[in-house]
Amino acid sequence: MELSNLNIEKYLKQNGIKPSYQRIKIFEYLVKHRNHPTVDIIYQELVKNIPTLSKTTVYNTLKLFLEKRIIQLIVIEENETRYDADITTHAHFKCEKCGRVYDIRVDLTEMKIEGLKTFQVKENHIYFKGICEKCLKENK
Amino acid sequence: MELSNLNIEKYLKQNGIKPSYQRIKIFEYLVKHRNHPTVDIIYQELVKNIPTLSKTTVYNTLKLFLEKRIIQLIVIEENETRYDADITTHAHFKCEKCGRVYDIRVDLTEMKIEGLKTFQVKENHIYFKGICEKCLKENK
DNA sequence: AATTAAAATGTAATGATTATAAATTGTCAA
DNA sequence: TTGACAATTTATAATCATTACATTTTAATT
Ligand SMILES: [Mn+2]
Ligand SMILES: [Mn+2]
Ligand SMILES: [Zn+2]
Ligand SMILES: [Zn+2]
Repeated sequence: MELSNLNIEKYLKQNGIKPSYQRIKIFEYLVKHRNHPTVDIIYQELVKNIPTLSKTTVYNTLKLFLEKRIIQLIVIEENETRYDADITTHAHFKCEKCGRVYDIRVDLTEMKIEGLKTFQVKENHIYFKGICEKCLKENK
Repeated sequence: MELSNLNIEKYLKQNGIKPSYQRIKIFEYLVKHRNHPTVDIIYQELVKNIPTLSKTTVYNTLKLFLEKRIIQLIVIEENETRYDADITTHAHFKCEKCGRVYDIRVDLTEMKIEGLKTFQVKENHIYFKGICEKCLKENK
């Protein structure tokens, strides 16, 4: 199922999450923007339309989504936790100029790693840092 | 030059770092243990022999080492920053049972990533999570 | 409508990191 | 050798993201 045309209420239910108004809006934000936001970004954007929203609710909800495995955590910088509703295997690129986090499609099937044979791998994470195309063009 | 048989004082000087007693001991800790420690681990271990050591010094020193690019930052969990004196390209595996962070040798040369062509990549980071061999054996 | 459980909220506490200022140490010319 | 200056270390306070806790609100059930 594509994230973009998803019945969010149904999707939350399917994953054992009661679809409250706040939960729907938070998940909807992740799906619609796909910008790998921090808690603060989500809160600042949603509180415009939900004035009673509490940042604690955003924290609680994201923690619940993580437990139910419908989002993933992205940690690139220390003290900057981001969230992603795309739970397929993909890498990220963070631009050190503009701060944007891009999705990067990688093929991991070919990557056989000798040193991991005896380990039980549950998650893999790949990310890059540098300067994005947009910023490279602007600084010319 | 192998990290293991390194003249630390010389190495720091070569990289534009005045080799104070604290700086030597902190770098020596990283090289000798290769355990990807947190600031707190470094501090707790060294303060045994350097009772006057301040945690601020550990923070300041690691920041300096990072600026001079003789160590790298490892961020796997949120709110758990680790440090590594091995600055060659390699991946990490963190065991969710015992918490150890292992070095994993990967060959990145074969990994050509379509989506990065137009970006200027300065750093790449790969890490895995799961259960390590040692813990798998113990829980049988 | 009353009861109960679940969810959201507001506020306080925690803990890692950073900022700041004072103390200590190292350098070097007089 | 001493005194002055700079670099480094230290102690303490401030910051900020996250978590804990208690209260209020909302939803579900009888
Ligand atoms: Mn993504
Ligand atoms: Mn390593
Ligand atoms: Zn950019
Ligand atoms: Zn283990």
